[in-house]
Amino acid sequence: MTEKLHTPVIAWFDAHARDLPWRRPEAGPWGVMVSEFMLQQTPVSRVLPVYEEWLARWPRPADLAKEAPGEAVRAWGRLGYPRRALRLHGAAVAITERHGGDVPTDHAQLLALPGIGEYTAAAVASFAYGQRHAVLDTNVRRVFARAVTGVQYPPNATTAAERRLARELLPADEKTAARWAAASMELGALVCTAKNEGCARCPIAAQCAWRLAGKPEHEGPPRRGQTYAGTDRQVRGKLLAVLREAHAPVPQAVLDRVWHEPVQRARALDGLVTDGLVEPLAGGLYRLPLS
DNA sequence: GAGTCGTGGTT
DNA sequence: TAACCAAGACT
Repeated sequence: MTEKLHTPVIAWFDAHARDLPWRRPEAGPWGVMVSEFMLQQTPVSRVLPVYEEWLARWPRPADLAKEAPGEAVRAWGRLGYPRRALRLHGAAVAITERHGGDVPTDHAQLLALPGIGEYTAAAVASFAYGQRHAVLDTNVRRVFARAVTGVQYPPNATTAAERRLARELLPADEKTAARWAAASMELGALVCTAKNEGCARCPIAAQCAWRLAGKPEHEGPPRRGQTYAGTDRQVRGKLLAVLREAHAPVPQAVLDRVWHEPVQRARALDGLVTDGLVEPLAGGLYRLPLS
């Protein structure tokens, strides 16, 4: 059963994989790790220019570790979820202190780094070091949901059943497993997308349980929509945008202009300080964190 | 386990 | 146009 998936998907990957900079040999484990942080909830097209900038500026973990965390936040630009920049900086510090400046090869040691969870630990171990891990991201989950389980979409949160399935489908051979991880993810990213699934281009359309069932529509509760306008997140984004552009401490009065409602504005700024994304100074001044 | 956390392109 | 979506992590 499983070989009927592995072989065509990997062959398709060999023919259609995108030439992404973090897939080139010269990227190395650090390049893979940086890309994985940036790609969390963020499209490839927006990551590409920032990735190139980061790797040119900080080619090794120790280079980033020497910087102020605020510089990482500034260089993050408008990628979104700027706590990732802080965590990546923290991971670089930990790698420099605990692992001699080299991205660890061990899954448990990767998982212990800030900003690295179940997915990213498996992804770095697999993509950078060729190890055998179930790499279960939103693309792979969708491919499995359709091809194997026969439903349009996976559950909102990753389930034990999905993890078990991913382990069962993992090729025994280490190199093949790593190839399969990248290939199944790419298939979900390019062909078996959330909307407009491209069955005509799919290498496993003939075996796809969902297609064979007549592509039944998703049942159950609507898949959570995330509103943004008017939320604290939007206010945080506006505040941080001002601080990213500034190269000197910013007075409170300048920050006050980004949002009219004072209670929400104060709550958002306080949250940024709590998260370590903003450093308050004496005299009502604010800046990106120096330490 | 449900909420929170950015941003911009696509439909 | 409002909603959906994009290689999740953390509390």
